[in-house]
Amino acid sequence: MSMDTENGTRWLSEEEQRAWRAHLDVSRLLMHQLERDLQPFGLTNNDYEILVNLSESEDHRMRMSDLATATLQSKSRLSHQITRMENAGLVRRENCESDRRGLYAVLTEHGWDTMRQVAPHHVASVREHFIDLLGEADLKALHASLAPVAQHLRSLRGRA
Amino acid sequence: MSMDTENGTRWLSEEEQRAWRAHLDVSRLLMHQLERDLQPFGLTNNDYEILVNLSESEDHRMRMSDLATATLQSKSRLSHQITRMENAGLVRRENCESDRRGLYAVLTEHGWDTMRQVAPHHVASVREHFIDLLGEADLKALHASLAPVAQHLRSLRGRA
DNA sequence: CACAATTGGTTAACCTTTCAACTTTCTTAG
DNA sequence: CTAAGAAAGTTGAAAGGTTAACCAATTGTG
Repeated sequence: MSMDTENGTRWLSEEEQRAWRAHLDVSRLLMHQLERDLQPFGLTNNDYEILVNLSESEDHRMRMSDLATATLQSKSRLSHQITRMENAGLVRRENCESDRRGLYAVLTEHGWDTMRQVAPHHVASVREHFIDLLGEADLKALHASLAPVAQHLRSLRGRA
Repeated sequence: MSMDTENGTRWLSEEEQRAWRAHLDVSRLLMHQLERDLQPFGLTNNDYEILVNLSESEDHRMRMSDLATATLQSKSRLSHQITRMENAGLVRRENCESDRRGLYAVLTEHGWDTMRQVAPHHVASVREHFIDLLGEADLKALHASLAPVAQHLRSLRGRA
């Protein structure tokens, strides 16, 4: 049994701290930078993520719930988000025939145009600030390490 | 020169996407989970980070600017944050003799007690949801990969 | 079939973050 | 020495996010 102090707390080793800090710093700095790079196009990271999801979906539409799940947001937050994007003309709400409680978020023409214009810049940004700074081995290792963590965390989502 | 389409955009390969998504998902899910684990103690991630920084500082105090830099926040945001924590009795502001524009954020007794009480739980949380899910090799690799990315991003902070 | 529980989604109130404007003190160049 | 500019921090308003309460449609159960 490994413990470092009398009260049983296993503090982080130097090495563990370094990995943890690195992850933390990158995750914050990176989001911040991507946000900045999207700013000239009048989009936020959240806007962009919605656009991606809708763009990749059948008929450019998704049920609100599915979109919320896909983007890891609460229903409420998504509802506000979509309202804003609706006001910006990027998206519109449409009723769902098969389930009359339901709504689709649908990409508008303008939303689709925006997506096509912005995507290349966003990818460039992701490359410049992340992907291209890592080797192929790094990328493989990153995915191999983090995928199980993501899995673990997802399984905890919405427990009591 | 590698490019995948006629307009010159280098889209992400499958492998690149997987790594990118994994990082993205972990970073969001993890922050969310840590926040939840701190909730019973009445602290947010931001509160906790301030407490850590002050706890580890000489005399349990830091200049507002330094604290803002250390926690990657804007001055304004930190100012609001400290006001809240001041109201919660975790921290107090103190004038700086050597530079009369300046202020220190100082840990109160209650802040220090809170820190000592909460830290073990927080570390356990970080272990449970991140560190202990990774092998030693993973941790080394993670740090080796991400530290340069963090460096790159830090160097961009606050450019035009 | 009726009614309880669940699901899909919105809304209002509240809290946090951002943005721009401002005050005060410090530094520096003439 | 003084005036211009920079640095430290705060503030208030607007935008974004969270929470809890809510309505309406659907599903499941006796």
